[in-house]
Amino acid sequence: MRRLRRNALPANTVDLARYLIGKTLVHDTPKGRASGRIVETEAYVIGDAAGHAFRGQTRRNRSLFLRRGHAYVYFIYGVSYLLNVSSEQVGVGAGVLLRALEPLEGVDLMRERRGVERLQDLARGPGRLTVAMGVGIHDDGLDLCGDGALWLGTEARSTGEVGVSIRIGITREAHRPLRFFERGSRFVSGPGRLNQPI
DNA sequence: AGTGCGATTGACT
DNA sequence: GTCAATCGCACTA
Repeated sequence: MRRLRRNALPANTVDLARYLIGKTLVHDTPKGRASGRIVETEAYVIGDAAGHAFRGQTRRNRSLFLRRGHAYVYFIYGVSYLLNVSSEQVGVGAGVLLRALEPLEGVDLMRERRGVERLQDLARGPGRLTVAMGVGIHDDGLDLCGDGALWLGTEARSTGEVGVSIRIGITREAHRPLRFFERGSRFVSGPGRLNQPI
């Protein structure tokens, strides 16, 4: 498993969201490495009223405006941190939300961080994913294509068919087919009907 | 300074 | 399946 180079990333948000299915997310910390296969993403595209960049750049969302391949981490509902990958050119606000992982390395570390045992519950859901991976607000703005501790990796094995559905948990632009997931994966979040072929 | 609400989760029926 | 918790942020005044 090698680091993804920035120029390997597709240059638009929807293509990147689909491309990231089957790739890996890795976090190296003093407690060890945690990694997982990305099995579910959502695209928040240019001009998307459901996206955090819609009303322009602010202190909170500035990482969305970094060159593609940077982390945008934010706090939601007073409960959870969510991790996105910025997806366009510098100055253009858009990103891909990472919603679920299939754990690969550091499973015991993930269990410790999450306080649950079942493999399929460790990183199923965007807030659970960040807990399992030890990702927080201090990771906002990091370059995921650099040589840092948090990085995107090549696929660990061949990727299954990619399904498409509407996005979860939003009201604006709710009809758009911008959620991507590995079909048949037990590690994907969301209601069952959204995980069936369209 | 006050207000409304959200890219969720975990507990509970 | 339903629902409350919880708080930072953006917006209005």
